[in-house]
Amino acid sequence: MSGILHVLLHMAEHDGPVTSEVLAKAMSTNPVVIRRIMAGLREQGYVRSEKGRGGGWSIARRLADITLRDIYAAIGSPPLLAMANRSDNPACLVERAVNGALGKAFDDAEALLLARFEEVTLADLSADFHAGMNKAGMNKKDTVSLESVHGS
Amino acid sequence: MSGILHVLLHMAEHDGPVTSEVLAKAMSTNPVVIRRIMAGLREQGYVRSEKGRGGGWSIARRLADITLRDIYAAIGSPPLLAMANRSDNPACLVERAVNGALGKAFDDAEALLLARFEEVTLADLSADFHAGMNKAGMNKKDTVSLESVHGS
DNA sequence: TAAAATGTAATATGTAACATTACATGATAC
DNA sequence: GTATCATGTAATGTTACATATTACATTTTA
Repeated sequence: MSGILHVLLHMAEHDGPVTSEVLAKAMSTNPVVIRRIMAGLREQGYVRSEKGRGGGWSIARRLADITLRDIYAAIGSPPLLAMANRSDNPACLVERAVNGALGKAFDDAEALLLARFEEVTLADLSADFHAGMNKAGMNKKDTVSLESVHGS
Repeated sequence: MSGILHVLLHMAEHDGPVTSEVLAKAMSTNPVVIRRIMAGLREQGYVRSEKGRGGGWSIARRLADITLRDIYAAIGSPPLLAMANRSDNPACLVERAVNGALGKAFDDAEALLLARFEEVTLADLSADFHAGMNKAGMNKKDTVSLESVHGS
């Protein structure tokens, strides 16, 4: 997820489509991996792809209209918590007691995370980014190309 | 963690030491796995082991004096969240913005979980278990042996 | 038509969690 | 004192899963 947000923000900073190859270099992964992830986001309408020369990926909505929760859902709502609250043997009363206590705590933590995700849009992240850029003494002339930040 | 709590409660219900072999069957795993985990808990003083005939594992403290957080710490405080908030390239301002937003949410969720862990003792879980047993119409005569609940 | 890009299936690789084997050590019963 | 039962632990094997790669088809534009 962190990686996907990373890529999306880079796309937002870039005029025109960005190729899978360039995005892959920024995340130090393979272009095919990018295409697979983006294909899912495209189906939900968050990004768009263009083939052929001059093609690539671009964002299909306004940044303020995409929340972190949207992205989370778009990538299939993967598990947020590491310790699976397994209920191997629901007939075992000991296990039921354990599941009851842990389950509530885990559910609450998950709900907290999702609520936070809902509060934050890509526009917020973009604003944070630009604030950081000002703080670093850069201005708009300093091209924020993927290459300049992530190396060739 | 859920598995360890499971084993500890079973030990608590059992008079006298329980062997690794029996515990392993209850968790459908290998006795050596049990020994490795329990060895860690023993170093922290939560359980004790006895060798030789009639030996096995037993709980070394009162249940009310062991919180879920104690157990969590005793097993090495493994990661609670599934999505690692990776900071591959802290020089990248985009990544910093993403880490900032996600990191806060993750930290808060983690803190919530730990706080909950601290509130619950093994005695609480044991009480839940006995409550469930009453509800199921059992009484103390119904032996709560590992075998009866988990199969041979 | 050549080159550049995505689309996607099939396969490979890395790796972390878990399981197993094998053998050593200590404790108890007879 | 020896046979048996139990833990202690190192070394190794297995599985599952996420990620990466290859290969080739398709679409688009110059």
